[in-house]
Amino acid sequence: MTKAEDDVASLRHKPLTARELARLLGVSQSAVSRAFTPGSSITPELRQRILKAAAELNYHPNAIASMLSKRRSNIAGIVVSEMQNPFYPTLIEKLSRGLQRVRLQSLMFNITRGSNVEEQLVALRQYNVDAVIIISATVLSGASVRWATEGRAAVLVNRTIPDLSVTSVSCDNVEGARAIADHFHALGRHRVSYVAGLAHTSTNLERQNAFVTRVAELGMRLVHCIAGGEYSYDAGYRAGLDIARGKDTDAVFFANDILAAGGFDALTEIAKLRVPEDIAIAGFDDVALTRWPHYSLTTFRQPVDAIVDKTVDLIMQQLSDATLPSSHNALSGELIIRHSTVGKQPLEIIGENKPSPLTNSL
Amino acid sequence: MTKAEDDVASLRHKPLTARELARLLGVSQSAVSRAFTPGSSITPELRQRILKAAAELNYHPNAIASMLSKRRSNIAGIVVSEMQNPFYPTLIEKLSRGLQRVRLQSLMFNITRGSNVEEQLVALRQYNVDAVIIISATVLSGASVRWATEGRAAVLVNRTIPDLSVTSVSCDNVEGARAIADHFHALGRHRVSYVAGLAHTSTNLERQNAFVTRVAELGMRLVHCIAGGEYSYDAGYRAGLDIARGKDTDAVFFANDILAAGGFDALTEIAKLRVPEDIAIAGFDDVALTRWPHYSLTTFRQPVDAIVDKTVDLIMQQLSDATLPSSHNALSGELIIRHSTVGKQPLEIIGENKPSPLTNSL
DNA sequence: TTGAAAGCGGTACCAG
DNA sequence: CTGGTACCGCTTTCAA
Repeated sequence: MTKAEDDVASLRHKPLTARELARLLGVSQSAVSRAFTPGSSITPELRQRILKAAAELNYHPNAIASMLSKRRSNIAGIVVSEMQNPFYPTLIEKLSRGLQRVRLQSLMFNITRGSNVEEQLVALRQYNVDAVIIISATVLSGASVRWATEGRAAVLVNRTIPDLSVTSVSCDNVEGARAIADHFHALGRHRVSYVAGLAHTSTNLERQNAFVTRVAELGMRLVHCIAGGEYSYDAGYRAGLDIARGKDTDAVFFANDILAAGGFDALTEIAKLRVPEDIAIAGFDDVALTRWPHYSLTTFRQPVDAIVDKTVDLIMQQLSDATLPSSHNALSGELIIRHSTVGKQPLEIIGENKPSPLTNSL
Repeated sequence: MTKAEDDVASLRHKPLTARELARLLGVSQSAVSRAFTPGSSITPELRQRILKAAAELNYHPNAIASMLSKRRSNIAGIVVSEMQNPFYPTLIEKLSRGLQRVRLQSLMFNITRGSNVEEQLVALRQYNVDAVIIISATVLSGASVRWATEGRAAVLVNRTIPDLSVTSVSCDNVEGARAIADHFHALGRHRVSYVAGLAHTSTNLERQNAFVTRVAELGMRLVHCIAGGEYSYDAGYRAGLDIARGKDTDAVFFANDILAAGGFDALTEIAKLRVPEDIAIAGFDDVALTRWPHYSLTTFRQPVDAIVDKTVDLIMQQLSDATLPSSHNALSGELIIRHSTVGKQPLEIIGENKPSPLTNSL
């Protein structure tokens, strides 16, 4: 009855504007604006009076209007395409928090591969986002990236595009792949294999090249270099079966943890191999499942927090200085040794979260 | 053609505005606006001329300005808090796509539990989002929800708050829990246990109550009802150990798949029980890992696509009719039977994705 | 159908 | 420090 009317009324109710608030207080509208602008010239008394009244009357400055006149949206567009890998949700969550800390809201753009990508990104331009953060490892061509980022702060996360002058932040894939090769070597393994993810992505290429190179340097034999084709459990599983069929590998590096999980299950449950006695397994990323007792997977931990901090930092820098030259930032990660390479015994000695100085320094 | 070049050059830094485009074409600015507004009164010829010029000169209407005058942001705020459970990234991705289909962008609000929640949501109001979709199963109190959603289209996804007149959409947890109890019963199991997730969430309460009730109805014995405390692998693992210690359970229902995975590993690897011979295991959600051969987990599949469609639909309805009464929508899911309850043999007969009519209809 | 003009709710510059 | 006032770029009457 009255309730329904009330609801309608409250829906229709227009929020208080700065102008009205000013009129109510007998001050100018400019004063209200200043009260909400840190560092603007206004006496503390006036500001307090206005803020107090604003709180009481439930006044909030309209961000849209502010955007229009400031030509600043305080919005960061995050372009994402593959949430399947659990590494990304975590990254995005932290990134979103990091951005909120510097007063940037995250507008998510989920793009689907295949169909016209640029069309899916027109909103990026229409909403006038201040910054663009591209997390999609794939999908976007160099041209699309340039188009989406031109004229605004932009960072590519976990991906680089060589010929493009767009700043990037990622884990040091070369360091990681080398650390794993070194670790295998230190364990006395000599017949190693590599399982690739999405072949043409920078993450995969960097890990693969660094690993293959280091393996050669150390005099180990690269038995297989399998094209997983995608970063999925299934691809890892199939690769695991291939490796088992080859019967000659004693250590495998999977391009990421999900692949490694699939490979692990195939190798242990189908091929009946013992991990790590018959074959050692390592992944990349350090997602949650690597810590599950069933897997206890040796992996290279991406420095997620550092990646987020660096990204936010670079965005802020670009925002305050549009001429900032682009840079490529590879952040150092950490080898995490677990049962899948050293078995249960040594782990007690080595410690779960610290890489052994010994194996790490090879 | 020199004119066009000039124009292109001049808009290198400042994007073209409707006013300028109008001047260039010798038409009014209103005409430009109409050209971009479907269904507005303008001759097809004029519209074509304007759209053609706009495309050539790379003109895009400024969404911010449009929001300000229309008092419509075309933005949906998605409030999220726990991306750990892989069910949510999938849901959010699909939801975001569904919203894009009706021209709503998704502004993500990641809220952290504990600290002042409302403070984290002021942006929701400042950005004038048209719709609010709350996916956080926890964290938000009824009061916060009311505050965040008042005066705008809103839907709670996968959560209900009884006394609140906010529309909700979720999987039919009661149906799911009963289906699993029935399935256990059909398998001839009589000593069942339940492992709870976050105790006070509606998802957990509904599943738990329905399961416990149905178990009693069927004359089975509820051996344990374990408080997992959270929806995590570790909690499931611990619960699995507890159940094994009790030595009396022949079928367990875990409140979600992640718990079930942890429980599975604890029961098989630590307690050395055979699944499903010694103990049958079922989860809830049907996330990707349930299909991993290692787990092959029987579960109740949430109708994600239907949830997304219904949510988008309800938002659109509310947007066009502010008086729409709130409703609680429980969508029907599907029991997915895999090895963890029936073992490898029967599966060939039953088929992987279709529940057996026999076991399902009990 | 079309153009002119008045907002939408702030910001920022200018004079006092 | 404060108030007045031109915008920001688009939508939407209101006349013509």
